Amino acid sequence: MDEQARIMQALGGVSLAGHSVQGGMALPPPHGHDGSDGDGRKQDIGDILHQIMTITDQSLDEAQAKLVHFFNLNVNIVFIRGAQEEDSPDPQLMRLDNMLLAEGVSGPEKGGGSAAAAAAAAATGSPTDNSIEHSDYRAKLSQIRQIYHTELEKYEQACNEFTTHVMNLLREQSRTRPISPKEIERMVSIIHRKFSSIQMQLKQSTCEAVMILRSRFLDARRKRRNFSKQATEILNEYFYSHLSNPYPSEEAKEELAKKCSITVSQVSNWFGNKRIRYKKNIGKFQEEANLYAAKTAVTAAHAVAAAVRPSQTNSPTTPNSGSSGSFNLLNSGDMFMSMQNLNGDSYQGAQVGANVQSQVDTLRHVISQTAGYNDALGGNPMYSPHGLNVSTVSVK
DNA sequence: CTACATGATTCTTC
DNA sequence: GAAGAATCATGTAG
Repeated sequence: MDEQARIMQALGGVSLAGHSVQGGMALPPPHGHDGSDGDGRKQDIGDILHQIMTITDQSLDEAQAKLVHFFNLNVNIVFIRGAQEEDSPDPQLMRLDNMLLAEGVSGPEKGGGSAAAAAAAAATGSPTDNSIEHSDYRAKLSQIRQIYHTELEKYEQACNEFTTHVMNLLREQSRTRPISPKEIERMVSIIHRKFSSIQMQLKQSTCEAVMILRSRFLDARRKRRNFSKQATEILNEYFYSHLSNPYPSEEAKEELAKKCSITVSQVSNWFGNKRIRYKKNIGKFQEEANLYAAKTAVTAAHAVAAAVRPSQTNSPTTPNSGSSGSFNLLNSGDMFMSMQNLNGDSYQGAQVGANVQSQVDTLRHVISQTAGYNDALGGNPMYSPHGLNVSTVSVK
């Protein structure tokens, strides 16, 4: 504090105007700022930070201009405020450094920060394949990175120039009054401390910007989009045609994901949600179930008919077709029962079997609707899959 | 603006 | 580790 007062006196009139860091560098009146500056500064920083945060919606130029302004302001303010700020604790600086490194902002170029993006995506569990959004994210991150490095470099340069400037001044003054080398040294160290504190603010702001960018781009929850109608239809078709065992295998999930242009984990989510919501309120889904059951029943009939005939074509509505029959439901006893009951003939080909199995559920549902087999839990195949006899049904 | 739908996340249980 | 359950946060229809 004392030191700062002295340096301010010693440097009276010194400014960085003319350096690469320009504008706003002229020192305001030295007094009357101690109390108010904290708030005012916060306000300013808050404002500008907010503007920085909107970087995603802005051009690089605008964003950079704002960053530059922001950091200029900090240079100015830090000198005004003096040394009242305690020296920043090293751990904090280390934390910031580590974070910037991890985010790919500082340190070696990481191919546009893809590693950080991927890590972030993994951390939030969000899919890593929305390449469009991620490339957008990388672009923004690299903007931040660029601005950060530009400013960092500027500060280092400004710090050196400023130090030289001060030393020259002191040397000049040493003609009129005695100035010990130790005093000069102390001044220099104060200047360096000030500049490191500015750097820290730069790092902090960059961290915040990255965090916000991250949350904006990678927090899947925020980015929730309803699936396309087509995708929902495909998923529903599968769900309702496998009501007795709506647990698609990994292969089935992959296939569904491919068909719906979503990720496997999204398929898992969808089925998780669907199962629980269906179970919670079967009545509400009855209509939907009917719809899809009827829909798939037609396909089922066709497929079965086709399967009985020598010419074989897989139903397009059975994602497991052709996947060597590895579905879970192959293990379900009721399915085998169903198959045996269903035919009278023998459906033995694995693919045909898979088709028929998935369609049996659909048929069951139709039956349940038309034959009064729909008493909530008790009547739903999902919860009492073993009590159903489909042998009376003709599929043709 | 509100209520409901829906995709995602988190925590718990097995 | 997968599934269930609860919850969050956003999208959307009215």
